[in-house]
Amino acid sequence: MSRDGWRKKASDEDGWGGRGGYMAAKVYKLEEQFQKDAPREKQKEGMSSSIFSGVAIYVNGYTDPSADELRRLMMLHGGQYHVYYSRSKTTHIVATNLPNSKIQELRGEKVVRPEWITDSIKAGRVLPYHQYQLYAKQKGLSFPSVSRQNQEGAARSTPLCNPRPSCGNSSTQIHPENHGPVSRKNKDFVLTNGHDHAVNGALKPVEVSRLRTSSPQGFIPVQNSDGRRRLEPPASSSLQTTIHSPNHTGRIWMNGSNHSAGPSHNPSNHSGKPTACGPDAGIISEFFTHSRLHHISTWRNEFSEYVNSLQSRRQATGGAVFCGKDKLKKLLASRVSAVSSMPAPQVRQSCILHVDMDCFFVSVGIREKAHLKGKPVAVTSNRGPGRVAQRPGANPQMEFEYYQQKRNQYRTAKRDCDLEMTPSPEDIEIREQNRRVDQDLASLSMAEIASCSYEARQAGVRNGMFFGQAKQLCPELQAVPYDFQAYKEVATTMYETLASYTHNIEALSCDEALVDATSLLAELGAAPDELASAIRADVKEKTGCSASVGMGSNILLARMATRRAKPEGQYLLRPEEVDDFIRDQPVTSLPGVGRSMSSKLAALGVATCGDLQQVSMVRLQKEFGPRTGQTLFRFCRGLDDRPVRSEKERKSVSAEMNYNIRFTKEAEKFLTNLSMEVQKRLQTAGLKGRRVTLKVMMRKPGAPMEPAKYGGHGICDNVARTSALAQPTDRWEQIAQEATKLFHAMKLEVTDMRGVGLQVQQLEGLHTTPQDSRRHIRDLLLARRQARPTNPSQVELHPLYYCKMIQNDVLRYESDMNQEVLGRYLINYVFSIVAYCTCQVDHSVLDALPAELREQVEKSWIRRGHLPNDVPCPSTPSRAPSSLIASEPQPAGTLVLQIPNQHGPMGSTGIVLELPDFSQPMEEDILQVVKYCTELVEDKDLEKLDLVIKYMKRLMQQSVESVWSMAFDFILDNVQVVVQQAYGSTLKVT
DNA sequence: ATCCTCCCCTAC
DNA sequence: TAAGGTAGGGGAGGAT
Repeated sequence: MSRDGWRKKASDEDGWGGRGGYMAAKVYKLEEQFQKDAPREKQKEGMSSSIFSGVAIYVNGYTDPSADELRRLMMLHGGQYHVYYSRSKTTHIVATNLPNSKIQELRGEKVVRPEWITDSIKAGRVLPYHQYQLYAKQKGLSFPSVSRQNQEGAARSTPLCNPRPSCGNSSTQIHPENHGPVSRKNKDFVLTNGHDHAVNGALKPVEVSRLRTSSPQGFIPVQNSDGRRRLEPPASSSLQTTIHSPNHTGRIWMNGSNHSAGPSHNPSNHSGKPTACGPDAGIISEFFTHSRLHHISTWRNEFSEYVNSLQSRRQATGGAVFCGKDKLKKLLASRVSAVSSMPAPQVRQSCILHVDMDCFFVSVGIREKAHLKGKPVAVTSNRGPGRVAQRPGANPQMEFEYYQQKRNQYRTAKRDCDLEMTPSPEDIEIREQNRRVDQDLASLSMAEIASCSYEARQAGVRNGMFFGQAKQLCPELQAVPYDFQAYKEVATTMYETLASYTHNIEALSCDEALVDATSLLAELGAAPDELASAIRADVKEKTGCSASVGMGSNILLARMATRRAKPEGQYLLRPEEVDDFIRDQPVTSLPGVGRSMSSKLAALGVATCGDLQQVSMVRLQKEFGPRTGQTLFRFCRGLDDRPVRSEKERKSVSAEMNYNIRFTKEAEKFLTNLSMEVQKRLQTAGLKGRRVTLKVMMRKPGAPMEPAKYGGHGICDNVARTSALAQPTDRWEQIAQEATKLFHAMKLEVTDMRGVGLQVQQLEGLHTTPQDSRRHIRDLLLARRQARPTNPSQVELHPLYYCKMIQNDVLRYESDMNQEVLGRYLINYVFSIVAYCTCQVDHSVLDALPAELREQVEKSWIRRGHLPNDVPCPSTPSRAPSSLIASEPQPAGTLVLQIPNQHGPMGSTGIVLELPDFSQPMEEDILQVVKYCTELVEDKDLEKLDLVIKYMKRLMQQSVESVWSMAFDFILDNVQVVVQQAYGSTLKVT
């Protein structure tokens, strides 16, 4: 049916299979032709660029402009055109109308509309592709945004809260009661046709405070007894209601670790009374309360959630108030009337703002300390003179040398950082050089500087530096203590300020955010600088702290512009400046280029982006891998098509502590307490996970017993182990049990432990979403497959359910053979399931099958009974044979099913059913249905489509399992998109 | 090839 | 004293 390149490549009997064969030669030839033609085209045209350098497109199907024209455009502008799709080489697929059935073949690929190319050329640079995506995020199941709203609205038991940004002096706040856990989002599936602007919603602001700051996540500003403001979480949340803390009458911390609530916090929720809140429970929370890194991470999460909630709220309520925007609009209007001429509407190109607070912790810390302004200041936990007593057992020199060597590992020939390594003469020299300074350093404070003022930076002080060392560089350096609550308040205000302009925000950290201002500027007819000024003035006024803003046509450029903007400034990096600007930038200024990569690059003689531009893509990919290589290639030219992501999905939840870990034997207890911490975080996020990873830092053999830094972990090796759970959990008991098992399996010397971490992955939401449902089913199947004595009633629902569907379907098979696809899907599914459950298959399942099928199954059992066990089925069934359907010539894991009275392509041969890969059975089968429906639309057979939809609706929505209802929603939404495209309106489903 | 798993690296 | 957390991206290499 389809003759597309990737389809061809996907199957094997089509001439693509033989690599290096005819097709390969042809592809090569075509590419060569393209490269040859390109310069000629460029010359002919006279107007060209290289904006598409690093971009290779493949055009699928009919497009406007035509594939030929797109090919010509790519030639003119430095890109590549692939006549055949190559998963590894093609960077973008261009299509106007993509059948949904292809979604599954396009995982992770960028599929864009042709306007991406034409608009980019108009703009003179590559625009972010996300606005042109045919479907956003083609990974896995994709859901139209509309459907998400519906699902979320329906699934939510509590009303959605309305986060109104604080505007001017009047503060608004969320009803505490309304604050439920922000439910987990489905994967993005947004038909991103530019940015839609929300209409004003009829939401009633709730006045709860006169204070300037309201807060995300329902934190309420309250007055402390000492008169200081702080943020408190709301009184109720379904997840936290059982956390009792005597220190807080009736109030529950959203994030206990954020606050010095004392050791009494007990995360054991519905799991009964605490059994393990021994001394290290206190140690853990004590540590987290004081850890800046912990806070930074937590806040990043919270602000991401806040931005997520802006999205879902707008969707749920249909509108939002943008008072910052309105204010700016008025300002601009007065400006325009004064000049009495509208600014000429220009071609809009995308504009990203990177908003970054200036030395955040410091500026918050000295807001009310006038005497420290303009002075070298550092935020650190150390407040003393910067000297400490030398501790016994430590060998700082050894440590410093080790780290230095590690840093240089690529500069010299690559070698192992072995502690026992014989030092080379060069090393000895370095050692001599360092001896004196090391001895000094050892007696200096090793408290890290979290943030330092620009005055301190001038003296050479840097973030992350030890305080003692910094004090030597800059004796007048003033230490300022942490004030985590204040940071959070300021950050909250910053986010609310941004949200008062637009919701196209991506949270990068507590003090840093991206704003996609493209549509906002277009709407206001404003220049980027005007918006940046307004935002900066707002932030400064509301927080007393300054922010800098970098602007550029993509994220990369915006971030680089910020470096020039700082401090307390703004900078718009114009497209025409990019080349000159970026050439001299150090490679370390590129995102993703850190210590390791920069030293690797240094070994290649690359220090600046200009240097990096001289390295070929092939070389970079060889050196750094395909993905990283390409990214480097593009970044050093200022090219970046990452979208501003307003919605992010969390993939893991973890807690670790690599400080002050010294055990004698109580390691298990610590694991238990850490599990409780993880439980708390999981529950706060409303997530459960099915994989647990234990990470332990062990003192490296030969390293000093006592590290140079007090409480530090010193030189360590990492050890980690992961294990899968039978079902997802958010309970500390299970996490602890698993962690303890892993821990014992590691057989570690407890006294050498220097750090412990617990991570939970493969998350799913508390309210199962459709994409999670496949895991849900998988759980049931795997549970059965492992032949644990599980409760059979748990499993029965699905086979029975499918049998019912099959029964209906087989009836239709007889009357309408074109329904075969749907039928195939259903049959495929039921047999897959029955095959896996077959060990203990219940007669009721069998009985529910249509007669012919049942007969066939039984026959096959008899035949199969003679075959050795070639179906994954650990338990020996007492009565049932090992597999469902026999087919001796088929490889294991393949079932052959004869469908009676079949016509058409598969009729006489039977249907080959592959046992689904359990990572994706649900997804693919549902996509099959979508595909089938799409074909009906393409065939203009709306009558049949209508019947099928209604049929499915009846079947799926009557199920007690909400999964099915949601599966139906998904199918419907996808179909509606196609119908909309084809007919300009949608199906009415009653 | 492609997927999965186990790391390392990076960023704040 | 000091509070070296946490999440995501992606490469390497093995399983399929």
